[in-house]
Amino acid sequence: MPTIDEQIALIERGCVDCIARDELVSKLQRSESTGVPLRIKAGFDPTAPDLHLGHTVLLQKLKHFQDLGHDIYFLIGDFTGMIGDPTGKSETRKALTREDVARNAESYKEQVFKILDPERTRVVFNSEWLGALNSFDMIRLASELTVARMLEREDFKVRFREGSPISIHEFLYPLIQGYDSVALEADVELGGTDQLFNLLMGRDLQRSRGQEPQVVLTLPLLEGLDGVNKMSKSLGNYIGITESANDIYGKVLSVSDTLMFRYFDLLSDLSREEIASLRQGMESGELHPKAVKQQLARELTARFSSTEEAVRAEVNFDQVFKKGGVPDDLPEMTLEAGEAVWLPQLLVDAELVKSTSDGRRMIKQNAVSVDGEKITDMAAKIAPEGEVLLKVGKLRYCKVQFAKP
RNA sequence: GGAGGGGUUCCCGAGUGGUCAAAGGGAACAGACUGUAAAUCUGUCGGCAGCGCCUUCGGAGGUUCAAAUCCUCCCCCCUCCA
Repeated sequence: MPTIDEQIALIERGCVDCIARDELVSKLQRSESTGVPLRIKAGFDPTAPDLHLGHTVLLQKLKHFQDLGHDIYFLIGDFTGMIGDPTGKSETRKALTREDVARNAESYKEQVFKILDPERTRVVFNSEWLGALNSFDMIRLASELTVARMLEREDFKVRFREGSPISIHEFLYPLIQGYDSVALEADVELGGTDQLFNLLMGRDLQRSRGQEPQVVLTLPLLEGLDGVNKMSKSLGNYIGITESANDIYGKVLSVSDTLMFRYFDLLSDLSREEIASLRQGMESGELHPKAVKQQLARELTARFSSTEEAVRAEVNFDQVFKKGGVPDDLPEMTLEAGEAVWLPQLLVDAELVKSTSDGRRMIKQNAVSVDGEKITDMAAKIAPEGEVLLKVGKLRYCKVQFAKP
């Protein structure tokens, strides 16, 4: 068993905030002497569970706690999901049915256990205790804090100042999330830096209810592929952990050089020293940036598939982009053979462009090829026989088979 | 409850009767250059078998030869006062 200092070092690595470090120390000490594991809480959205690299920053940290013998409470916010997290973009969320939630939860487990140990992970739903609160309880809860306190939250402050709408129910969100900590008697809660306010709310409520307040740890938000916004499903700038090896590899390699080191810092298992030496090597010109990026791509691809698949993805990548070849897993589709097809229409049918106008534009811009031949004639027709390889731009491929009707 | 301001194409944002499929910026996409990096340059960016037609400016009606622009009703947002 590592010493408390070593444990703290592991836990703090990569964290942005660690609220009440000395409380963490005493919790760890107590756990060690009593043999009672700490209760570590982290909350997740109940919606479509496509976990991406951004989530793994947090999951890896949970794994650290797990490795130190503590229990993870993987909380699925099926109740809070109905409110909709007011953090960031507010999009109205459609209510999820019980079945949806159950299905999503299964899918979560499948993905999460790629990183966490199922034995030491408890999946819990906050509807379990929140659904039991009545209006009276809710109002009592609401009485425990003030509007001024709410407006301390950056997000609310800004929106209030700008005159953007803030719904009353949004104030309930942090409150309820905090109540989750009370219900779970959490010792530690983890979240992204944008969650700081919500996490601290848990401390407040625990204290006002006579519990020992939880320690709050925040982790950096991972930027998405655009390098600006945080990685998220809705922005489409993510790398999902269930994506194919080819996709993960390709996406990592298309990341900018600056972002690459951010990913190294937050995602790689390499030590700080190793990362620093890579950076140095690159700056001195000894290492080609692409080679460094390839190393990262290999590591991350292998983490979610296997070393062999990562190697294969690298070979495939070079084949496609260096030699202008074709990926080994290109999408296929079968269409019924009829009359000769107008190319823009065929591109629409193959879902490579969204309209024939779009298809015409692509042809005009010299972006379309059929069986490797650039097509420049917008009126081109394709004979509907055998197999045709369509390509739009660098990334969009489709192999179309024509079937006799 | 009262007074005022506002809702424009993915986003921000111009546009107050025809010259508006709607300025400008951002994002995105394509091409060149590369390392599928960055930066840069060029082009595209509602739909249609395209020099024309069709559908868009919160919603529904109306005025007009002509409406994003004017009128009526409705929905939504914001500010101030109470």
